[in-house]
Amino acid sequence: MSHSFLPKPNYTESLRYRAKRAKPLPLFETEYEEKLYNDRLASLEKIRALGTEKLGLSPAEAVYPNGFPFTATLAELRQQGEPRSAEELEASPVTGAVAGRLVAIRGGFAVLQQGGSRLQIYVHKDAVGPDLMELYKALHIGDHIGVRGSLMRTRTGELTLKVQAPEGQQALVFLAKAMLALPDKYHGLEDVEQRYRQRYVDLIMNSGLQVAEEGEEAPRNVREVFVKRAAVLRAIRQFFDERGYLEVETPMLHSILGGATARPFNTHHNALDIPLYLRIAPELFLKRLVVGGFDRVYEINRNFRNEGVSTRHNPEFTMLEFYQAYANYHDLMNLTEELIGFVAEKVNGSTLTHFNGQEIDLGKWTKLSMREAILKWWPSEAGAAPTMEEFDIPGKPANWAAQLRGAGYKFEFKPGDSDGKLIASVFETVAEEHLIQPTIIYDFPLAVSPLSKIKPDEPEWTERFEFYIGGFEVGNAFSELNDPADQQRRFEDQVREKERGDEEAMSEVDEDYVRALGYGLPPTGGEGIGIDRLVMLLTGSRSIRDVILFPLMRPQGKGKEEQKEHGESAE
RNA sequence: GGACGCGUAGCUCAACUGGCAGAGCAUUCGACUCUUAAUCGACAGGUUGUAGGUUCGAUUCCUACCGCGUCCA
Repeated sequence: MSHSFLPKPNYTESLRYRAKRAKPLPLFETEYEEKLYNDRLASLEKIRALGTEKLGLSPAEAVYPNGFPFTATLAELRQQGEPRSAEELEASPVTGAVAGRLVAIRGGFAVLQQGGSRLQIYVHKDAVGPDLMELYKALHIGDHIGVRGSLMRTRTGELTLKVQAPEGQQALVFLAKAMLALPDKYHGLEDVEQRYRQRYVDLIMNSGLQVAEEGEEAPRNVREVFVKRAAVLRAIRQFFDERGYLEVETPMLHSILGGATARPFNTHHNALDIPLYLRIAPELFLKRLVVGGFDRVYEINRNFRNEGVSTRHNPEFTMLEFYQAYANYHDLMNLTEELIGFVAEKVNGSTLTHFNGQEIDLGKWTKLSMREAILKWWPSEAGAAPTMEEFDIPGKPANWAAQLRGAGYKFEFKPGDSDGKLIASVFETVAEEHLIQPTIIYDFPLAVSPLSKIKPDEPEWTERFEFYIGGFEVGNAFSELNDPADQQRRFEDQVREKERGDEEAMSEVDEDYVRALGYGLPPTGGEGIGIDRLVMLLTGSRSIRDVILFPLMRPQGKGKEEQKEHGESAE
């Protein structure tokens, strides 16, 4: 492409015109902010003039070039130079061309940041000449540049790229302007809201590369959290691929909700004119695949639940689900321990992790039945603890609920709640917060487990377990119910619960799923694991928003009123 | 949904019991040019989240709203 198509004299005019006309960056909340932007515009103009008049560049090349042929990443160049002393670098120079973002300027010294690494560069007039020195002076923190030169060590020994190009090459190349000022270079970006809303700034500023103060804890490293998140997904895929599981993708848009109990997001398909839901779980589709003969399947994908936002809940979250034919929940317990240990080793090189001020060993597990857990953690101030036998006595769980409420525990229950439902609530109330070290809680009441197989010897209990780490639920697994008639009845029970006012219960019988079971689901174990929560544990992140790149936030500049006015579904 | 807390310059933070809204970084201009949060000098930068109220006077007290956080549901 020739650059001559660009009307040279008007280029800057057009830039300015576009800036003015379109107000291309609708971000000026104050005049001062706009002034800062205009300063950068002036700097860009200076760089353009310099490039076209002194460096022989076209206007486009001068201000927004289309690339830079770097020879090494900053990390790679660093690696080459690190083992060499000042003398060695002088005797046999290590040269290279690197690109990056300017994050500090100290006289002739500046710091480039790229790919999670930093490298100091040194620009001196004698080495680069007056024109490039002028270009250097027009740069701002935040700009992207490319530089060519050779490594040296400063007086204090810091590895530094001395900018100096071989004949015929430009030593310092302007690559892109930061038109907006970066946050304080020392304190970085602290504002939690802004860190989530403008994750790109968070990633620039909180990449663990800040100067660490002596005795201070390590600087926040948002970049590393998400690098680790990718490593978690990679490790999970490796684990299952090695065991003969097939990774599959099932629908995100469901016409019948199922596989979990939760409030959905509603949407609509125009061409078919039918209501659809964003899926709350992939479960029923994955089991259809096991019916179809994929004996081992797994899926890692998003689920959507139209519920509150908290440090442990985001409306869209990532779930791993896997199913294994001819396995039961005991097999899955072993697999779970293996999986979590494997992932921890892969990601952190250790099963030890630190979360919420606690050291957790993801390689050491304990198992308790739900009933045992209730007995174990029953609070003495709530009066006489339940006994094992009482779990079989109808009406007892309601007494326990009343006891807990009397002792000041918040405990919601409606008259008519089944004993099984109350038992599950009692468990959550008394035990959940204590489950810091990896703990498998097994055998769940039938009433809260509409998709699980009952225990052969205890018809009111199911072969189901959840595992807890750090005080919250991370995964949920069971021997899958495969009797179509029983499944039909349990769906109908759910629909009745729904009609009774339980908003989370399933609202419709998934007849096709019952039909699939009719063709024969082999005995199967299935499990779901919340990936975000697992990443929280492995990275020591206190909030789920710290492990989701763009967590859900209320849109800015729109108050509730305004949203109601313009919203499609104002209720 | 409830309780508590926070919101001050582009960023990070001050401002005593209600009494002239301040500093560092970044920006602009200048000096310096082996610096390490570079340094030195100068200039500039504010709807104290929004709207009301109390008061001679409100960043500060009160009310409502907006946004965020923590805990609970």
